[in-house]
Amino acid sequence: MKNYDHKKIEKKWQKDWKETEIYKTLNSSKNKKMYVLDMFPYPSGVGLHVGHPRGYIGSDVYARMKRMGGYNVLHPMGYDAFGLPAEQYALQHKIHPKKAVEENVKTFERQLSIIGLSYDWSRKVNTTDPKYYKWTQWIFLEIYNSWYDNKKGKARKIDELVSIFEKTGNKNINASCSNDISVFTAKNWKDFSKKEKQDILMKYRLAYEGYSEVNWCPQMGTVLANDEITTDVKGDIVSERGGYPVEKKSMRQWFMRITAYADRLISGLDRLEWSSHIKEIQKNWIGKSEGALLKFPVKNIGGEIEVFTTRIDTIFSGTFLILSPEHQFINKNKINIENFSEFEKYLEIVKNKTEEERIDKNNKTGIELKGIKVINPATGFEIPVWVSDFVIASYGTGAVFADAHDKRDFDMAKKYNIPLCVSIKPQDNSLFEKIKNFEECFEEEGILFNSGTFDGLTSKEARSKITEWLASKKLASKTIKYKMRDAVFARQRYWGEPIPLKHDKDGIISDLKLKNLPLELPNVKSYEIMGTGESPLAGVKSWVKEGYETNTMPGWAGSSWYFIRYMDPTNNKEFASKKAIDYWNQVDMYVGGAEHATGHLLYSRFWNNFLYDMGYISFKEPFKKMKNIGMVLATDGRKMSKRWNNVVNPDDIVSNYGADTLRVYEMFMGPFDQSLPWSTESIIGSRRFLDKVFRLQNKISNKNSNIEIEKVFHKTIKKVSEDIENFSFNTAISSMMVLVNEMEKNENINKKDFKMFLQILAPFAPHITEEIWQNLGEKRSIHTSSWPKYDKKKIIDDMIKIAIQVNGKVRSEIDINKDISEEKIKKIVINDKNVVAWIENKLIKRIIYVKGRIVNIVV
RNA sequence: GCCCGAGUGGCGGAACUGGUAUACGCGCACGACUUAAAAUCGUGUCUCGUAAGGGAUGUGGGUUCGAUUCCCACCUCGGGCACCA
Repeated sequence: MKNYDHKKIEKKWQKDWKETEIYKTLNSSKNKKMYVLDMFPYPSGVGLHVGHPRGYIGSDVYARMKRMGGYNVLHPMGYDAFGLPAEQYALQHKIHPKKAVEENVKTFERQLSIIGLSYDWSRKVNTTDPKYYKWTQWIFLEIYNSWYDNKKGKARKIDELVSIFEKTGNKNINASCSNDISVFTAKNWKDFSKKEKQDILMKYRLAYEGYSEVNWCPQMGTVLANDEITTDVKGDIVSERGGYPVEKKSMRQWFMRITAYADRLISGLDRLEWSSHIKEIQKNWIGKSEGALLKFPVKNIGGEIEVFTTRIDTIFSGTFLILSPEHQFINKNKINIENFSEFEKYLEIVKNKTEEERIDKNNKTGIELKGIKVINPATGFEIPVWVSDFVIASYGTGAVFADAHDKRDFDMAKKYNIPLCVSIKPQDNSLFEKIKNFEECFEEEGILFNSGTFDGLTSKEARSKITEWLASKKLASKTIKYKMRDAVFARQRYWGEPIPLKHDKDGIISDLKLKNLPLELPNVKSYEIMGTGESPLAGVKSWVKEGYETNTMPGWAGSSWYFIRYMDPTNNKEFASKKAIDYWNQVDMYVGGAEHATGHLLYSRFWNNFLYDMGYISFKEPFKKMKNIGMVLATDGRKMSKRWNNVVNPDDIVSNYGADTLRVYEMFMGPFDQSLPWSTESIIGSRRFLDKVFRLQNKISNKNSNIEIEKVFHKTIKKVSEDIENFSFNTAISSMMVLVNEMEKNENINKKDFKMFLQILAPFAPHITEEIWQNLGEKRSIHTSSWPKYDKKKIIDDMIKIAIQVNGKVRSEIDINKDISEEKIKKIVINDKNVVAWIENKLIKRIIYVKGRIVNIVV
């Protein structure tokens, strides 16, 4: 027998598989379908390290098992090549991004091709291909031309909104919209000018232009979404990519009204088989708070200030109000504020604060609005109104009521000597009675600690009672608020999908029609950032002359729907045919990093929900099951990086040990979802395993296996099948190692049994198994053979080993028949020679027998 | 500060639903083969103890006949959110 020559074997079979197209997805409507998807990569310039393919190998193992299990498997790969990473790379290397992407894709494909992944490459997509982004632009326009009807709980065409406006105005509309909407009636909709109509509709569109504080990154010359920024070690806000400083800046921007879907993005999680960890992150990010809107009437002036709270049960101790410095009330009531000039000074200070000072929790600053008093709706007391920058304008109503329970409010009150009051204990169940107690509190120089809760009520019950009570006086209403903000959908950069809109000289926006798509990105020489806050496209004369939008779409646009395109990747008439969409449905198994929890995974769900609302797709959620891949760290435990000079290149591993060894090792090194350090020493174990498998060919014969090893075969098939299903690849391999060690002890191995073993190893080590399989006389690929089934009868042991404990400590071990009666076993154990010494002269209190596992004698 | 997750040999890790803790692999030690080395194969490898036996799954408690697994408190590490009312 020849030695295991991985180079020869791997080259041979990779060529063969390519020629025979065994991994090609069928278009037929075979009813067992399985969509196994990897998060597609952005092709970076530096090439792959050994950690990148780990996820692809895992999904490949899964896809291969499913293929052998008779499924029509869709397992594609593509490129997410628009966006900042690709463009930054291009700028640094002074290559046009288009060219850079082409080159990087080549490197990527060369590196991936030698690993033996079973992709159907004919379905490859690339987000920068105009044939692809034609449909990204189309989806954008669909979103742009839609609004969200809260009553129906779904998105609808903007035309339907216009006809409602024509008939009844917007008085009775319950829609997700920008919050500065003024009410108009049916009578005046037609009286609005074209521009006015546009402005009103813009407040309802799901993709809209708005004015908002955004994350501006001067060095990158663009705005960034909340999930694209992070804090560095010093606590400063920086860009996730590159670590450049980011500042808050008010700008006109395109947004996506993802907040309209906030509730569905939370409730939809219940349908998904994702790790609870990712679900938790998304829930946190969306940040749902159930509470109440409270009205504080303004004394003498009239009107009221609205406040959002989740703790209405603390309203009786609310002794002042705090507004954010940007709150509209302040400017509207300039003349009534006695110390307005002082306020202006404060505002100036706030504006000049650095990010670090602004988020300093230990140093609250504020100013009282003199001459303004509001009424606490629960107590009827006049309370003062303050302004402080710790109150955030964009959350809730930009105003809070303050009470001593809240640490921030408490700090503020202590610093400025504002009266406080703590925990009123009502004397009876009537809420009105509590007001009496409140008076007492005030008299004690501001603070009175009078602990206790509402009689017989949990704080939750108290909340709903108080809300009801104040609601009956029209002073409160139940409300839900979310932390999540609408997503900024524009980048002032060159390398992205153009937004398919035109502006005429009067500022009227028109959308491109499908027949005019794609709106291709102009091929320019200079794509450097402008530094003015404008996109490089603003410098392209022909572009500007046509009135095209100069911002481009963010990186997440193309990746928010690519999983649909794979279903029908070359369709030129639709983003994908109805037939293909209905057949493939959701992604059954999605594999990728957990770092996309608040970005890609949320945006995809948002777009998917939208497309579902519009009836284009039949599934509510894009990714039914998801498995997250842990990072492969360098041997020193740090991230693999050029900077640390600790990068392990998969090419070297493939060349030295073979692709199969790389695959087996990456699956064996530890749990799939766990971050693990690479070990240059340990990989040899996986190679030795495959060497053993190769050598076992010498022992194959047609003689029957003995019963013992036959059992191990069948148990291993069961274990490996289950483990692959659960992505427990490390234990699947360890059980196969056990089997191989057993086989080595035997003189002969039955050919049929050995072939079953090859089949369950095939997803992990496709090349070597194919080689041996065909050495054994098979003419067709092992990878299109049928997944072996274990024989239930053959995994049952007649004789089993069980442990005997005395008082919970193992003292002996016996072999018994599995069906032995409890009576018999009890007799056996108390006479066992190893046990006798421990129970002599002692009273046996109990004997516990757990069938097939253990006997415990209690003395 | 709040919300998750995890702590098991020298190392990566295994252990079903509470039932023989340390499977599998690496490393290490010894042995076989070899002139020798590599490769390969075999034996051993949590710890204290000559042994009998005792002790170990981050720490301390609890529940149980029995706890890595369940409960409580704490410590350490990782992740997410964060002046979000």
